[in-house]
Amino acid sequence: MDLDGWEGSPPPSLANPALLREPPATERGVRTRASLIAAARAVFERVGYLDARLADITAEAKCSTGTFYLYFKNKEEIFAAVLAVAEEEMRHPGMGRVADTGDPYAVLAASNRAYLETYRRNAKLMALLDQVANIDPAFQRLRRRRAQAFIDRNARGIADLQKRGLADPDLDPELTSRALSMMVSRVAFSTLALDEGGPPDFDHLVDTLTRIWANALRFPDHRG
Amino acid sequence: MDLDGWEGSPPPSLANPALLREPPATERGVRTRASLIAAARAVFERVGYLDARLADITAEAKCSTGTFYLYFKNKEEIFAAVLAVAEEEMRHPGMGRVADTGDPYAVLAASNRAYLETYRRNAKLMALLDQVANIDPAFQRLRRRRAQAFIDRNARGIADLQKRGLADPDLDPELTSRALSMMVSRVAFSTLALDEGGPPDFDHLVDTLTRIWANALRFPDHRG
Amino acid sequence: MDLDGWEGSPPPSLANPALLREPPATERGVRTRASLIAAARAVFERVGYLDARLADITAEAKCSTGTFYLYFKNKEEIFAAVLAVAEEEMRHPGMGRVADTGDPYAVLAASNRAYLETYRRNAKLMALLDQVANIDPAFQRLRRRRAQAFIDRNARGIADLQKRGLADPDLDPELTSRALSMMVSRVAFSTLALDEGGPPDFDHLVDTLTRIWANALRFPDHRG
Amino acid sequence: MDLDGWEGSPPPSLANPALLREPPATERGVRTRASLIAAARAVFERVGYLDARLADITAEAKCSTGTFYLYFKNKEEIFAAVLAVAEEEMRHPGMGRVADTGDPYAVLAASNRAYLETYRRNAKLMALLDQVANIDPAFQRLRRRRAQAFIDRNARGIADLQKRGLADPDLDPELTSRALSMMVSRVAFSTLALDEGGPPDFDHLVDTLTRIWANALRFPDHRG
DNA sequence: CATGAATGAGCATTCATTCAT
DNA sequence: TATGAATGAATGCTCATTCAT
Repeated sequence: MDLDGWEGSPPPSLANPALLREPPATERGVRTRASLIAAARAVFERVGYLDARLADITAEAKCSTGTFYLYFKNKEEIFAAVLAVAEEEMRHPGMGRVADTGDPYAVLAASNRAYLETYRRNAKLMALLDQVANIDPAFQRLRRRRAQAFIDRNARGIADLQKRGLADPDLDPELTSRALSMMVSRVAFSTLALDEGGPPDFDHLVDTLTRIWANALRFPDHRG
Repeated sequence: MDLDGWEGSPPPSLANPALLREPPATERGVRTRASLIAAARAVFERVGYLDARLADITAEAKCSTGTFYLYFKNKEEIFAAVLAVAEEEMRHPGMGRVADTGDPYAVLAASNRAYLETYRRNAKLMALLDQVANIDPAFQRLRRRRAQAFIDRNARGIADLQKRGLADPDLDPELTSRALSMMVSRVAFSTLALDEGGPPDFDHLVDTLTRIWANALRFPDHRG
Repeated sequence: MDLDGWEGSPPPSLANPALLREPPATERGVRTRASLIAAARAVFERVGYLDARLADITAEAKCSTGTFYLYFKNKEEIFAAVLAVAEEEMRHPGMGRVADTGDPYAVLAASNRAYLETYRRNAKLMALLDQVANIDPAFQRLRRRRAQAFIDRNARGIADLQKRGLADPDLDPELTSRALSMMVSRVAFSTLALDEGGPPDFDHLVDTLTRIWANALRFPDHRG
Repeated sequence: MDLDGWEGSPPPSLANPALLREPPATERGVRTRASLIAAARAVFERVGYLDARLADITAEAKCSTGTFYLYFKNKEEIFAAVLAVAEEEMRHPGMGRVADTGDPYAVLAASNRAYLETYRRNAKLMALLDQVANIDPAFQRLRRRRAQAFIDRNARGIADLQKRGLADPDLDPELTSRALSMMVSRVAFSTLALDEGGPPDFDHLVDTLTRIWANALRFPDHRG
């Protein structure tokens, strides 16, 4: 069971529209496009999606208004590009599958840790994504689809544990997966993305969420 | 333990600004103000907060632009008024305390049911509130404060159960409360507020969430 | 020669329109009207003519919007009423003619002093009048006519002195009168109406202006 | 002694804000900005500052609303720009120092003439400036500062003449300068800027004002 | 590729004035 | 007389988008 397809992460389908434009032909074009995306991310994280003006982005990227439209159709599209780039970056850092050691609790703990670490590293962007999904139906659908895939995967994991007698058989795997997955992503959002009340004790966060998952599924006692 | 101070509900402090304007002196004024609030709620629920134009609201209320400003300063203020009225309405319908029968599971089930029913009855508004809290810092702070009060209450309930040997003593009450409370409100949001995939099996929803809570806290087995 | 018809003072013709409405029939009406005028003057002096809202005035007068229109057609009209009342008040305090002692210098000094004292007592209103005359053509014409009457009177005084060999015969009486009259009213405005640089030495002001007048007309030396 | 820093002329400090926006990058931009300023001046002179709508200005300049905001923040700023351009124009036409021939009367006459000629050439604008200074505190301060500089210069001239035994030693140089300077600017305003009673005899105006100055200061007789 | 000037629809807001009670 | 709710025309300003250079 893994959590690395977190709720709200941009599905390829959203990133694609941005990729439809064939990539810039020249080296210079590639650089300009990249600088626009970097600028957009900076601006979005600074002032939020709604308050970001295209002019802010081009100013940050030190290019003219017209140039923006050479690479993107509008704010929505460049936001999708920002997400695509971020997703790319997130994939690399050993986001590989957590080794399945046979100990469900250990697997759960590892995947929760992996998810929360990724979340923490991209907290600003996560908050942003949350905001945009609430605003733009396209991103909402997107996030929904992606989250669903994630929930489905976890639901299958739960069903498997139930079959093996390792999880409470009375729980509806799909709904339980949804509930617990949302719990994790929501707590991540509230403790890691919103800067309020200083940074939490990260290990404690991972431990508690993992224990709640384990308890909720009625894992056989793993203590003592 | 109860859930009736759901995440995101408007704290009095937000409603107040709207109330600061002294209420209309005449009967007619009271009617007009009420019709504006009703119109605003309808428009907000129809097109969302961001896309709602003041002109839409006054058109819906069949009054002129100027009249709007007689009662509200701007969209934010009338939204606060909408929330205040809704809150008022929500308080009445037997939102009274769930009788504490001594059976923690029954109490939990009852309070979850009460919360989810209220949520369902005001699903559109809840979605709206979620959207606005993501947009307007004032409402975000508001929701945060209110949610925190709710989480605190539940945290105390958890600590109490732990003391009585009825809940897993290894859980951090505060963080656990936060996680499980968010789980409920988030699942409520996703299944009841967003119209996707038809209406869920409501009882099943209540049962599953309650069981997850109970399991997570390691309630003594209440079955059989 | 006297200066008591100062530049910019409202000619009766302007005050009249306000008087055209026959005065309130009841005692209560008279009081209401008076309170509106007092309120208007206070508001005008506080925020200026342009920034004064009718709502400010009715609020200050503690009456409703509708009541205003019972007594005045608009802001212009109530301003005229304010001027009329002020003029009334100014007339009383011994604004009587300066006794002509035969000594032109003494007469000049006395009339300058009288003018400047009146100005000082009503400095705020004077600044106001200046502002309004610059804005509203009706008041501009008004002020012009009044100032002209004043200038004419002084011009006749100058011509008379010339005839008696007491003033520089080469000066154009009309233009000289205009220049010196404006000088006085302008210095009064800048030193008494605009609160800048603290209150001036009033006697010094009177003396200097009088001496300039006397010198300009080449009065026979009155010193030693 | 010269008068070429007339009361109300815009100090650089006011013109600056308008100049802060970096000048247009292209030739075309420069032309558009200039046409807006010209249009603004025309509209201001036609209908006055208060009644000028930004729409009037853009219509006159044959450009869109948006274009206006490309170059100016609001009406106040474009008015400052109008003044700055006008000031620029005024500086050129031989506004050079009046040659000091050693004859104070001649110097006085020449500087009065220069001042009044400039005033006459820009009469409409002068009236405008007067109106705006009465309305907008920023311009009022501006005018005050500029006028004070002018008054100070003349005060020094007067003190100098007194020292040389050429002017009435009993006069307060500062106050006398203020009074006589205001006299000139005020007469200029009333005879040259306000279109009333046809154009005056310009030479006569210069002569009379100069003679009043000379008399007031008790210049040694220059006649005969 | 890059520029930046030009566009103009779109919206919030103010406030003098009217009028039914 | 007094009230105060209702009106709506008028206007400033923003900002995504286009296009000539």
